[in-house]
Amino acid sequence: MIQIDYKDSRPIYEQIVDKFKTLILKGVLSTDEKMPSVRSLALELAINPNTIQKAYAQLEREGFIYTVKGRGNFVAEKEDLVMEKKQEILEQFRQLLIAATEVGIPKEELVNLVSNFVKEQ
Amino acid sequence: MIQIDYKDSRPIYEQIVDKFKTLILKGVLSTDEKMPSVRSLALELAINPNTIQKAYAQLEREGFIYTVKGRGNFVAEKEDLVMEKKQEILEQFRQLLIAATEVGIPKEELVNLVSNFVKEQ
DNA sequence: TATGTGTACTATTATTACTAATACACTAAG
DNA sequence: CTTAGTGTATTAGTAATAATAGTACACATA
Repeated sequence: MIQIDYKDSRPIYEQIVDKFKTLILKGVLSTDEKMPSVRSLALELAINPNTIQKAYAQLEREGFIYTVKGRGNFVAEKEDLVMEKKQEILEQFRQLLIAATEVGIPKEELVNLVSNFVKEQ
Repeated sequence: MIQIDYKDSRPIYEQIVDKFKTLILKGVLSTDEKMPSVRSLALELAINPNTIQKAYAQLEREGFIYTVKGRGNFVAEKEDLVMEKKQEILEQFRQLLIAATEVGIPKEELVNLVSNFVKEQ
């Protein structure tokens, strides 16, 4: 299911993270499906379990999977993922609005920018 | 004018960059004023000229100073700095708007967010 | 042409990131 | 309550990167 490319300069754990993100977003892995265990995947890829652990920890931080101690890792709901992403973007939006007024970009300009963008779409 | 804090864990060049940013933004150093030469400041701080060079290169990249080969480094115009910052923010704003629609945040929500923000200020 | 300036290249050192080895802790099933 | 399967924490070794320094080059101007 997962393969490491040693010609790829990116760290192993990062490759694993990206592969699983794709599998989850494409729906190849479905909600609540069990992920391969840390040990079994480590064995399969002939690498250390801690490297898998690092990848899974990141996937969990980013909301792609959830962990149940002693039971395993499972695919999270796509809906939750999208919600989380939305929250992130809205927060960035707020931060940027604050930064914009701090440098003295007039409010009208911001309003115009958004409404123009909306019209274009 | 500039002092290195060896208890500070940040790299030397970064400390120098930040000190000069503050001095420039506060107006202690005024437009077109000559910066200390790479060598003289290196001598004063008892560090390698290349470390100063690295700091100056970054200040130039960020628009705080401009360089004339063989003559020295000089303080840039504050106005230019603000303009540049504005451009950056507007670009981020555009990127964020695109990202927002990609995750399916409705346009109305974006418009509301901005107009509410404008009212609050 | 001499002196002061920035710059490029290389080497060394320090710091951080990555991976691995090992031991611990939780869960469920027999 | 023991065993097999699971995630987790701690530590150590190695690899990669960032920071700094040494040195030599190139440009500007008096």
